[in-house]
This record gives sequence, structure tokens and C-alpha cells, in this order.
Amino acid sequence: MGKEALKSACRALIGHYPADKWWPARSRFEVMVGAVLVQNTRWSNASLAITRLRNARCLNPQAMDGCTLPRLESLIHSAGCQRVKSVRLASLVRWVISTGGVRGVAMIETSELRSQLMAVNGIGPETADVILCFAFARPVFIADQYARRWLLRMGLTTSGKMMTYESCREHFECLDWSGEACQKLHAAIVLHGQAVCGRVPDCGQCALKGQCIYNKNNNI
DNA sequence: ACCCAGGGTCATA
DNA sequence: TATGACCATGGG
Repeated sequence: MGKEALKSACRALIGHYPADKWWPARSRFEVMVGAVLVQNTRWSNASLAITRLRNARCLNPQAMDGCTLPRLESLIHSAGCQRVKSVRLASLVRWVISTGGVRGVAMIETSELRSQLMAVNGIGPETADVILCFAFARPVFIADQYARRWLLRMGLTTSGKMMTYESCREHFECLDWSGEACQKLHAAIVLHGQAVCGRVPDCGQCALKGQCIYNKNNNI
């Protein structure tokens, strides 16, 4: 599949799944917190935890830093893996504060910011890219499971090798879109992935109907 | 009662 | 370097 074909497929997908302000958050810090809480978890569960944090006035770096670990655990309980995620949030907040707060973080250049995020305990490639894209509007592609399935279903098999996060990301480097465009693309990929109900594509159930690009070369 | 979701880390081989 | 166990909730 050529670059132009990929671009046009992406534009088509966004056209079918237009999502303006798809990531619901009132601040950049809230996006960062949400990115950790939603790891391997449905958004509905992560969202409940965010609401509890907000009601407890802990949805800012200073307040969260003053939170004890047990209290953090109970506040984010609904997101699951609370013992793991409370430690991750604490690590994240520590880094944010030591970097000069959210304003300080925002001044760091993208590739440097990515490696600093990845150095924080609990932040891997995907969470780092989510934060870069949705909290700071940086032009990065989020190569999550939905994106990998999407590529595979369009016929991009990686000759026996497994489709890793990085190998998927490389396919989209040619896009060179704005941060806002990357946000819309990720939203559309996720929405479409959810619409076809996970592993088994069924175009009858998604908005693309018969012309679903998932099924063009569906071999999963 | 099972199954899984908008992952990442750590221990093995 | 590459799988596997583990975390743990709420909804289907």
C-alpha cells in the first residue's frame, strides 16, 4: 500500500468518524492523568476515577503530589490496577513538578519530551504518544492496537514478524500532519475499531457499511 | 460465571 | 529479543 493510498484511507476514515475534541479533558494535566488511568481499561472506568479526583480537588500537580498513596489508590479505584496506577501517577506528578510544572513541560521539544516521558515509571510508548498528541497537540501518530489491526486488515502483513508499536508507527511517519489532524486520525481509528467490535470485522455494524476498508484484504 | 478494555513492567529462556 | 504473568475494576 502506497503512501498516497494510506493518506487517502486515513482521510476517508476521518470523514466517516468525525470527532471534534474526542479526548474529554479540562486541562493538559488532566489528559496526562487520564492517559495513565485508561491503560488497559475502558474509558468509562477511567472517567469515574477522574471525576473522583476532581471532586477531591486533586486534579492538579501540587494537590496530587500532596496525596498519600493509599488515598490516591482509593480515589482512582474504579480505573482498576490501582496499586500500580497510583504509583505511576505519583511518578508522573514528581516529574511534572521537577520540570517546572505543566508550563515547563510544554516548552520541551517533541522528541526530547518523548524520551523524558518514556523515562517516567509507568509511561511506555503509547501513553507517551497520547500525552504528546492530546495534551500538547504535538504531531505524533499513536500506534495502538486499533491502528495495528487496521494496518493488518488492510493487507500490511510484516512478513512473519509481529507488528510492533514502532513498526506500526513507521508506516504513518509519511503523513506529516498537524497535531490536531493526528488527534482526529487517532479518534477515528479508535471509533471505527470499536464500531466493528474488536477482532471480527463486520461492516454491517460500522458506519462504513459495505465499503469498509477493514475488509478490503481481511485475513485475520 | 467468564471475558475484556484507549498498557507497562518485571521475570524468565 | 521475545513471550508470559501480573495488575484489578465495571460492564457485556
